[in-house]
Amino acid sequence: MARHSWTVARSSNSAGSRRLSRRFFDRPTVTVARDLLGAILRNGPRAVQIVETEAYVTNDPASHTFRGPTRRNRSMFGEPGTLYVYRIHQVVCANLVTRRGEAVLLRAGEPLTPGLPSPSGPGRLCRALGISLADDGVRTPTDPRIRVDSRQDGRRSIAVGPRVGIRRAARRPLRFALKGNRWVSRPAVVGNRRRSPRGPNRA
DNA sequence: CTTCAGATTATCT
DNA sequence: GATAATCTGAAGT
Repeated sequence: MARHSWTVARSSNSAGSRRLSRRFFDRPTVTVARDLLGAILRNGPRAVQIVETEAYVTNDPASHTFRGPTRRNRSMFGEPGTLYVYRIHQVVCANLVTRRGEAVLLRAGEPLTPGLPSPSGPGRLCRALGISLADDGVRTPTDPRIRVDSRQDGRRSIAVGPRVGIRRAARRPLRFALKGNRWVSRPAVVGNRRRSPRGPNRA
């Protein structure tokens, strides 16, 4: 290969970081969920590093698209990289669409902007970044304000475990987190967790 | 129209 | 660990 010395712009701001393209998101959802760990989510001047994600896939009873298109999940059928924002109780949560009807829930981030409120938890992440329902449908590969940039440092160890806060199909290992990161919303699953013999009420 | 459950979080014991 | 808050989307009548 040519010996050209790459003129790597070392701006202290976004050195080596590039915006994740539509192509990045147009891959299997689990792959995207893993690869998003360490990526940078920006809304204008505010930024976090993504440290925890969950995959919601086709034929997944826990997915909002399980029963087909509705008004709420419309943007989950948008092009890869589209932001799907929904409301749950008094907060909003954000997803990045991968393939048609599939998406990655952004569960936690590590603050990169000084003074940012805690982004640990899907609702808190949106609040910290100022993401609202009005941002539903934003196309992050091209949007001027909300964007996702590639990670700058190398890949780190990833913890995998069951998803959080859902009843149906919760045990599928579709939750991913940067191992040991303090901003993960709940402790990363290390091994099998012993269950109490007497479970909660069952129907 | 009515009913119901929820991809959460803060706060309590 | 358990629960109320709080309100909308979606499904049922």
